[in-house]
Amino acid sequence: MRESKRAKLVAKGWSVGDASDFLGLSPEEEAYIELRLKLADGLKARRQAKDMSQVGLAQAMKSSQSRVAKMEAGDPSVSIDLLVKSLLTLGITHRQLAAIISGR
Amino acid sequence: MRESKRAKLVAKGWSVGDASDFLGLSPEEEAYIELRLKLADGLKARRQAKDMSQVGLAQAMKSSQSRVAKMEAGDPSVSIDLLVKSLLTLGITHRQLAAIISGR
DNA sequence: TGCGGTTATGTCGAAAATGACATACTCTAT
DNA sequence: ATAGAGTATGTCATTTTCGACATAACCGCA
Repeated sequence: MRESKRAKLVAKGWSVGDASDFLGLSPEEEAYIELRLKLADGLKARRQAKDMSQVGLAQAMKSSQSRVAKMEAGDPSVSIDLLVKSLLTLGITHRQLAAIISGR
Repeated sequence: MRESKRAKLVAKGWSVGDASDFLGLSPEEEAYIELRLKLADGLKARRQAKDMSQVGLAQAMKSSQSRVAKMEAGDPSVSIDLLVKSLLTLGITHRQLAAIISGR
């Protein structure tokens, strides 16, 4: 992960754990945040590939446009649960989900 | 998924959505629940492979034994978020996580 | 048999995530 | 330059998930 991107994340509201100083994340913390980014990016890509608006996706999964925006932005207030549900709503398979997670 | 297993899930507290009658889950619902099962099973397998008790894992991730038990049981009260965090605590890589998700 | 280590289940107050709403921003086309 | 569609951001009341605790059940083994 590039340092600039990480800094942006922290600035956006990510608070690092106790045992980590400024921008020093533990391996698990980093893996967790990276995973969320992958899912967020995968979601945005897949939605756009389907020519769907955030409003459209929000309706399909009974959420709201603002939630979808936050999902795709990697906002700390959205859970992996919701990201996965979104992807499943878009018709993704387990195999495709795995590809999003392992790929970069 | 075997019907007996699905029935067990529903009995354990899974409530199917509105548009589905008795044991008739939508594709997304089914994929979502199956995913959780894969993660739950993967977690249990990996913890046991490390000769770790539920108490040990709970301490490692600052949770509680009862939560770990629920995670591995696929209890509806645990999120995919927590399952993933557990796996990451056990030192799993993104690639290995992907394998758990796509494999069966 | 009863004991230790382990896992399962139920409950609860606290904390986090949710949908909804309001509103601001960014384009593109006219 | 204005309109309109799409996207971003902040807030809030409700719902969901959380760790913690109590307690029961399971399982070798002395």
